[in-house]
Amino acid sequence: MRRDVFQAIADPTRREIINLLAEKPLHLNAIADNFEISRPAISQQIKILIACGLITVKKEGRERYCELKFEKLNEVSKWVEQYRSFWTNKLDTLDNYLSEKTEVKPKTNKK
Amino acid sequence: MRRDVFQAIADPTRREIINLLAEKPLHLNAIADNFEISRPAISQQIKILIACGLITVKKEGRERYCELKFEKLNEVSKWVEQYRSFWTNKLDTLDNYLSEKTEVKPKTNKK
DNA sequence: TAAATGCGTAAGTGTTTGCTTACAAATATA
DNA sequence: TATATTTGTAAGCAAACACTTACGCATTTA
Repeated sequence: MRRDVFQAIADPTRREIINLLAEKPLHLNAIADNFEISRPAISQQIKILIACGLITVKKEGRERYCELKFEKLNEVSKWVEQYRSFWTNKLDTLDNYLSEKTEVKPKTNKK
Repeated sequence: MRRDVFQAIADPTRREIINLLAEKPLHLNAIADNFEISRPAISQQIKILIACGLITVKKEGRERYCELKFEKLNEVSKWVEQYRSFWTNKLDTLDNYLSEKTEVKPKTNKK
């Protein structure tokens, strides 16, 4: 059974879970509340995200808090960004890219 | 049948095909030469990459040249980069990221 | 202590995936 | 024209996937 980040983010439900956890850690039922599918279904998706290292779990009483490991997404980022020069050079969207990035990472020109 | 970029890049073979085509366009047999699996298997993978817009095909005689549409990867980039600030701020791997990027895109500080 | 809550997992199911071999169509070459 | 080359696709198959219901185990609450 393959368990890498690329396979993990291929599923829309799992990407949505990631999106939820990006805001703040949530326990399993709180996550499941956002979906139509059953609680065990979410539990299984969480299991996959844990297996590939995208989230970790903290036990608190009977609740399990899921926390996103953002840095695991770096694997995807590194893979996709190696091709960036090609499409930015070709389409001249470099400016858009830089201005977009500035929003999230203002320290582009570090001293 | 879902055909989005995330699902397309989930498969290692398809990522390898993308990697090959990043260097230069290739016709189908030339691609297949790089893999152990059969030619029809590659043909089917190519079909998926076409369906989601990651490659286009140019007919030349009896050969079909596959060309990578780099910019389609922007969908993945946009999704993953929205979370970058979280992991860079947290782990202070910004420097690594920037030096890595410099390798592939030397014109970061365009005049 | 009994009931409720939060969760994991087993078992079952229909669908999708990724491959194979076999075949056919289009184009190039002898 | 006969043959070789490049490719697409159909059919079949085993494995993986994404869900469901059912159940059991901790933990908390009444």
